[in-house]
Amino acid sequence: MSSVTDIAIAEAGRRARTKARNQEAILAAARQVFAELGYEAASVRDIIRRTDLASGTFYNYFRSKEAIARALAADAAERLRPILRAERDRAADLEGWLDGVIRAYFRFLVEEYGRAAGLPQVRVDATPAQRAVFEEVRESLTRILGDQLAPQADTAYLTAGAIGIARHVGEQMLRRAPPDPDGAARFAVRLILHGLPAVARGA
Amino acid sequence: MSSVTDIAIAEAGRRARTKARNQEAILAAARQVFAELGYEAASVRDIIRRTDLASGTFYNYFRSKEAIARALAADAAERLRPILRAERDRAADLEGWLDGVIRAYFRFLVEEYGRAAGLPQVRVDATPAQRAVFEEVRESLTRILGDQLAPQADTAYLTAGAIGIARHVGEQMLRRAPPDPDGAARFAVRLILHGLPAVARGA
Amino acid sequence: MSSVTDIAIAEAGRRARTKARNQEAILAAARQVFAELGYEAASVRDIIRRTDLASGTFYNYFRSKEAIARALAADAAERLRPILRAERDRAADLEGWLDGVIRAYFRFLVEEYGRAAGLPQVRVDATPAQRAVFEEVRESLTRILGDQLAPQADTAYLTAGAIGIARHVGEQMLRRAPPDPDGAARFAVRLILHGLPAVARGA
Amino acid sequence: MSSVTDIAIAEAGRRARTKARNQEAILAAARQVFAELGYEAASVRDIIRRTDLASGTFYNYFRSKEAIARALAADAAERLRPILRAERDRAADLEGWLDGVIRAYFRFLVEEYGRAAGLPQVRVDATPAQRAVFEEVRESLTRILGDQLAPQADTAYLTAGAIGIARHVGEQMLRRAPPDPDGAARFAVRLILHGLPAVARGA
DNA sequence: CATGAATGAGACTTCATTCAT
DNA sequence: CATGAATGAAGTCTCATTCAT
Repeated sequence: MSSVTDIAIAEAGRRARTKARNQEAILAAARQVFAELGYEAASVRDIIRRTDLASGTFYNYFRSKEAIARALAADAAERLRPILRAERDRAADLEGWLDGVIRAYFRFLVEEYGRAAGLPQVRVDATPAQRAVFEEVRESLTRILGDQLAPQADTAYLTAGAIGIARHVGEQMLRRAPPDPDGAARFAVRLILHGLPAVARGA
Repeated sequence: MSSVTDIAIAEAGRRARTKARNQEAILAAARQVFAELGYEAASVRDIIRRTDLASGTFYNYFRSKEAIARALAADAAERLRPILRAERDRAADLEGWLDGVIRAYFRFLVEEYGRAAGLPQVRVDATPAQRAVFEEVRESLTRILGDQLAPQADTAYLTAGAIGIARHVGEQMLRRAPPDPDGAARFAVRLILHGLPAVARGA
Repeated sequence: MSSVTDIAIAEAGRRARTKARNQEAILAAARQVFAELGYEAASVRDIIRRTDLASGTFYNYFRSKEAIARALAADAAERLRPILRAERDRAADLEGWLDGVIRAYFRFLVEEYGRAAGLPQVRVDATPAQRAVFEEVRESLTRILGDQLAPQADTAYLTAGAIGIARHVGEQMLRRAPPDPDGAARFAVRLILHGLPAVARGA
Repeated sequence: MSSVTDIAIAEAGRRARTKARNQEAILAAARQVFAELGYEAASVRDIIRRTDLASGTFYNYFRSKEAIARALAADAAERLRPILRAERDRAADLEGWLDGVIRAYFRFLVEEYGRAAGLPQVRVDATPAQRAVFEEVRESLTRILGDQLAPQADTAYLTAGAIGIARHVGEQMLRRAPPDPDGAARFAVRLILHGLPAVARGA
């Protein structure tokens, strides 16, 4: 093997690694910035400023501000969906499924936004990714509830209620230091399953 | 009385009425626009365009775009708070209180955003007004649950859960034509009180 | 008449006049800048800088850089076309027509670009307006030549030749101080009618 | 001779050839791109994209975008000038010279821009190269016309007229498929020599 | 007070050019 | 020399806000 080839290969490896690192850095910065400021208020310069890159470099990695937002949403959905699927297939009963899914979601939240410098304030816009998750949850619910589900049950409201609990309790959790995803998940599951009085009687 | 004075008084009255009308028109337009586009994406010109006023006039009524958003939030909170208070004082038990509050909230939503021309998509940012409502609900919950509340109960999570249900079910409700605040409220109350399986068994 | 009305009317008049003046100023500046730098190299800031207006003001008058270029071209074509039409209808013979048209065109050039501060360098891109003029000239030529025109005559080349002479001689003319549109027109007409040797023999 | 030297020499030869090939590839790509988009709208990446080279490599061959444009112009002028010179020296009379020069120019155009993928739209900016050609033509004209040239003849206008015809008829020619340089040249020569009516009477 | 044009900071994005490998 | 990612100046355009009338 010629040393030139060696160098070229090593070079290619290093470059690829740098590229991957930069891409991840931009994504991470964008995640933070979007979480803190919301999509509209966040500027590309806000994102790139949390990076040691120059403003133009952003556009070597993402075609536009909208594109990185989409990538972020797609990425989140892609990481969430297999979890939801796995839990749905594994779960024998509603409780098991809820517990698995919510625990996974809360851990995901902590990982994703837990280290946000500013306010760890979740402002997720109503994006395609959210619709997808909504439908995913609805489908899982419908399947798992199975015979328990009355024909006239309103699965959209049902799903909305469950997701509402998960999102708001999750947001509360992120406000605490340190966040406790497992405890919060336990709480949310009990609330969803047995209602507020049950939860009030004992945390 | 001189007729001059008469005219002046009549004039003053007319002016005051015009002022009130303009202010209300701007507020209404802003409510719509913020609901449709979100705070950041909405422009002052979007707001003023839904009015028969000129752009400069906006600043005779509100110091800034941020100011009108705050005013809107304060206004919503002010209209909501007495309802919450009244329900809290009247309510004998949790169910009565929840029913009253959520029904009121859903009706409020329909009135406020129901006629929005575009997508009746609620994108409420996490504003001071929301914090206020949160605390209000938490306090009411604490008081009403009274002795049922275990000392270690996590009232923040509890409140978050209840509000999460209300907000998400409310949003779903707004997506339907026509929206049915009373039906949705019934659903939400049952979900909060008895949990998801209870609701699944019969809508 | 109330004095308020008077003032409002006077106001409206002044405003309208200011608007017209600004629009004309921007158009004039753009004409210069485009002539000196070409469409692509010219920036909106270059244009607005030759004005006592602020950069944003440009967009109160023209939707975009492309729009003002189109407006300019349309304006030029609109001013040129009636001249061409009039000459075509009036002219008894080719010589009369050529003389009228070219003289008008050269005077137009001097008016339009004669006072350009920098290099009075005509760089007109091949725009729709030019196509229009080309066809206009071709049609006029065809009509005027009438029976003199052999069936196999190539009117596109013919038109191109005549326009080529006009444009290049016109450009040369603009380089002189002071430009002499009538002399240049006389020259161009003789060249077109009798060819180069005729012109060489006596200016 | 050591084989090492052999290899070095062979290597040097290969390198030199690669260099020349790359330079020519870049020039050819630039010629196309400038012709299609114009100097300003063309980007270095547009140029390099039509090459199998990387963007940085461009700067190993040309110092800047402006430099390659100059090189291109100089190259064109350099290829044109000997033709003009040769024709001038050879030509006995004006007709012979015109015929030779214009035919050569039109063939040059077809070779240079005829295969342009997009619109074969000639947008030649008023560059130094053009000035050079202008002066060259003027000098030739002056010399060839010799005693026919009246003292007060305006050679600048004369040259402009001839070049105007050549350029515009040439451009028309490029719009046709297939372009016919010889026919167009015949037309242009007759037009220059005898004027438009002569050409109108018979193509 | 109403009007609406003017303002200029700042947003997104492109691109000529550099440079480490 | 080739490579291609990084750079940052500069371009087009938007918009909250001001102000003369």
